[in-house]
Amino acid sequence: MSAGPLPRRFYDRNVVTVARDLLGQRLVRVTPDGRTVGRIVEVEAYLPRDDPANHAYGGKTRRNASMFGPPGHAYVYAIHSRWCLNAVTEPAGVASAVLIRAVEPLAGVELMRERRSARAACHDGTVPERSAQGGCHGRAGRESLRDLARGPARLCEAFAIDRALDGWDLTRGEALWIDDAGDGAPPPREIAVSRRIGVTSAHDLPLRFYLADSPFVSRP
DNA sequence: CTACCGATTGACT
DNA sequence: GTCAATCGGTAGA
Repeated sequence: MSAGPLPRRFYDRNVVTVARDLLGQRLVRVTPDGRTVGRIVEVEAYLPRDDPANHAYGGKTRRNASMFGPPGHAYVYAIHSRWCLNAVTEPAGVASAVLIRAVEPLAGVELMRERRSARAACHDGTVPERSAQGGCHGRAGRESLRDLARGPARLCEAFAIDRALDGWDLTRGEALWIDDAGDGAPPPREIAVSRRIGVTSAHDLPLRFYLADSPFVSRP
């Protein structure tokens, strides 16, 4: 059951609080191709101050501008030719965000599979046979349910999220938003905490949160 | 314009 | 655990 898009006031709170509360909520994406839904099982918090791993640490730039805007908007950035989705938190001007790292596919699974396998077509339209050694990791067979959205960039591929959605208002309930799962939020004892993955600074901070017994997290 | 870096992923030891 | 592919963002000449 869904109680509708999470409201602005949900995001307008401490980033760590929002991160924990996002676990169990439903990420929804609607395009002309159809609708995909996933249960959020893994997130990371990026603090507005004293956090060198935060893209906004060095100040506002063109890339991180969304993080300096009002809460409840998307911050989508590129890394290694892939996209990652954040939800902006705390009041406008306070640059903090929650990285959505993994979701459990709930609806639109075949659409997710199509989008994931489409990477075989490569960015320039090269046919899969020719791109096999060209750096485009084509996926020929059916990808397992567990792998479809396990990881921030995999998730964005399965949900057709890219730069066009940077700055998108997640509270409107159109195209891309996060539904309040109502009773879907797990009790705190099911939430595990760890260091953030992949960051090269501030790697000791316990800012990664995930559902301890979910097989859909990027790693335990 | 060039040079460098990385909140990733997939393959491999 | 290690390693590199690959390209947008960023800083600097």
